[in-house]
Order: sequence, then structure tokens, then C-alpha cells
Amino acid sequence: MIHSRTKAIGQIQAYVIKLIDAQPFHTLRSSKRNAKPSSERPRRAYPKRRKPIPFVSNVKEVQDPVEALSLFDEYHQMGFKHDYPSYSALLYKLARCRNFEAVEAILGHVQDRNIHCRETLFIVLIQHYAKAHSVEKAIELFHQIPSFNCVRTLQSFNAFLNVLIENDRFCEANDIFGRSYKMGFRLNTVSFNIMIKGWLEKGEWEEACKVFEEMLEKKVQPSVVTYNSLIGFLCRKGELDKAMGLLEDMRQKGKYPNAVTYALLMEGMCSVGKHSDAKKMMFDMEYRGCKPQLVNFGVLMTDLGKRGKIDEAKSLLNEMKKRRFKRDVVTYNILINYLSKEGRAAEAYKYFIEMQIGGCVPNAATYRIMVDGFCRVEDFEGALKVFNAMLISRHCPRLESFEYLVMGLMVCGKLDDACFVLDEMRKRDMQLGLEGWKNLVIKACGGGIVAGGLVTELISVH
DNA sequence: TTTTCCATGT
Repeated sequence: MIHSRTKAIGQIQAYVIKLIDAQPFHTLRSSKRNAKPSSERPRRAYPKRRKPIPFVSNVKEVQDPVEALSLFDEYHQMGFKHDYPSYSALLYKLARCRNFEAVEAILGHVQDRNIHCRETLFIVLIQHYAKAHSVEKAIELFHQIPSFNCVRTLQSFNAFLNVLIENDRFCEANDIFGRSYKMGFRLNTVSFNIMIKGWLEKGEWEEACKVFEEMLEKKVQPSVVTYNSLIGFLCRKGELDKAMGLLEDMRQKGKYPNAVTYALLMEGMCSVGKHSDAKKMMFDMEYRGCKPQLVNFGVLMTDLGKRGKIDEAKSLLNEMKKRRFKRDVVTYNILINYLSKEGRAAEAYKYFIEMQIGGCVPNAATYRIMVDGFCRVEDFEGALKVFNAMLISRHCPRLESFEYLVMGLMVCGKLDDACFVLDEMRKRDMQLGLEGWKNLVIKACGGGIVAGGLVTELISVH
């Protein structure tokens, strides 16, 4: 026992020292994403081939944005003339990795060389900026579109309007909505839908209705989406009767409710405790010619999970199989999540395997739920198993799960595994905080406070 | 890849 503790302290100490030696602590967090020098990077196979791989399909394979850029350069040096498909493929890649500095540099080239761009490129970039919380950049780019010799249509206007609404810039959105005509845009259903959504997000039912009226006055046809926004709002408020009234209204106007409409109503029913009515609606919709979709099953399954009726949720999943519905990640995530929360990680893992056998690829959320689920029941071997699969599919657990996993493995005496996890964390620029290290050493030493001091000392020396 | 939706939550 004493021996293993000494060993543990030794290993942790060695690990901390290795870290400090390798790099100053403060730079660890901000170190560039493991960018290898270009000489170490594996060479692409294109130059030797008789028929070179087109740049576009080549760049799509690349993970690292820096590598994508150098590939772009290599092709250029080989005499390849980059045109719009090249530039857009590169820009999509860079934007997805949030390398906006490079995006701007490349956009500069595009402008200089007068490359003719499609509007969708700008729409995608604006959305990526917004997702990365660079709303200012998104706004700037929207205004710059004409300077790229690209015609700005209602599509980018609507995309931009939506970005403003989704990022708490309601006033600016309302402002350009009002000035749209002067800006040369004729608003369509989508524009009105976005504005209605904006008002509803603020909880302004009356104002949303005013926009709805305005829409009718201007002879812009409301769509299912318009009704869904309004119905969804009422359902969330628990005003089911009003929501059903709107359903009737849309039917009278010859508009067909879709699966989302029914899903919203079913959710509303569940939230006021009318669980069986929600279930009935699944049959009703089918009777009326609207085939249930995954969303509808999802609503019911979530409701069952929330009420702790997990076995019923399981049979619903079976029913889907019987009815030949292709079950997706979300469906499985719902079930796996509730099983995990109930401490039934082993069972959740069965579904985690089942989904993959059925050809359904787990996403970041699935892995996280699974890792956390195993940690919750202190099955750290199970967690490690999922953790490995997670790394292979290039996903990453939450920092808390990482810490918990390291700690758990330590306590089980699986020191090599704990160090492996720590190493993988470091590769992803994820660091245990001072508290984390302290807890780790304290755990390793069996609860001694002295050990905590050791870490503080080790770090403060630096 | 211009708007509505079941779960997570970087």
C-alpha cells in the first residue's frame, strides 16, 4: 500500500516536472494547436500521380487549417491556377476551424484577383462569424459583399437579419427590417418569419401578431413555419387552446401542418400533463396524412425520460424499429442520457453499441453523455473505453469529465491510464487548474494536506 | 448552408 502511494507521488511529480520542463506553464494553454513544422507533416500524394488529385477534394480531407493553407500554396507553386471552387473550399475549411485571420487574408486575395464569388459563400461566412460570437465581423462582411463584385440578394439579407436576431441585436434587426425597401429588398415570407421569431423570443406576443398582420396586409403568404413559430410560443406558455385554435386557422386557410407543428403541440400537451393526448396526436396526424417523423418520437421519448419511465422509452425505441423508422443520433442520445442519469451506464452502453451496429454515428454529445454516465457510477474502466473511442473519432470530453476520469483512475490505482488521459488533455490544450492538481496529488497520497503544498510549491517555483 | 424542431452544450 505504502509502496504504491510512493509510486503514485513519484509518477505525478515526474509528470508535473515533465510539463514544466517542456513548456512554461502560462504558455501551455495558449500554445498553437500542435502545429507541426511543415517538414514533419505527411506529404500529400498528389505530385507523383499522373492525374493529380484536384485541390478541392484534397483540401476537404485535411483536418488542420494551417495544412490546408500550405496545400493551397503548394498547388499554386506547382502552377495550378486557383479559381472560385478552390477559394471557397479553402474558406469553408478555415471558417469551420474558426481561423478567421486566415479567412480575412484569403478574402483579401479574392478581392485583389477579382475572383467572382457566389453569394452563398458570404452567407456561410457570416453564419460562422456569428457562431463564433463575432457579430461585428458578420455585420462588416454583410456590408462588404458588394465590394466583392457580388450581388447581394434577399437571401443574404435574411441570413443577416437572422444573425442579428439570434445574437441579441434586436434593435438593429428591427431597424434594417424597416429600411429594407430603401436598401432595395422586397421582404418575403422568410424575412417576416425571422422578425416574428425575434418578437416571440422577447416574449412580445402582441408585437409578433402585429408583424403577422402586416404580412397579411402586404399579401406575403404566411407559411407553415410562420404558424409553427406562433404555435410553439403558445405551447411553451401552456396556452394549448389558443394553439389549437391556430391549428384550425391554418387548416382553414389551406395550409398543411407538418411534423414540426404536431411535435410542438405534443410538447405542449406533455408540459401540461396531457401525456396520453400527446400520444394520441401521433395517430391523429398520421390519420390526417402527415407521417410522424423522428421529432415526434423524440418528444414522446423525452417526456417518458423526464417522468422516469425509461422502460417505456425503451419500448418506444423498439416500436420505431418495428415501424421501420431509421433511428438517429438524437433518438439514441435521449435514451442514453436518461439511462446514464439513472445510473444505468451499462445498459446505456448497450445502446451506444447498438446504434453503431445500426450505422448511426455517435456525436460529441453521445460520447460526453456516455463518459459522464460511466463516471457517475464510478466505472472508470468503462469511461476510459468510451474515452478512447472518443479520441479516435476526434471528439473531446468536457474538462470536468477529464478531471473526474483522471481522479477516478488514480484512485483505482490505474496510474498509467491516468497519465495517458493527462497526456491526451495536454495535447488538446486542456489543463487541470491548480485546484485540480492539488486534488490529484492529495488523492494520490491518500489525503495528505502536505501533498497539496507540494504542487503549489512546484507551480510557484516557476 | 435564408426561417420553425426532439438532446447536448463546445
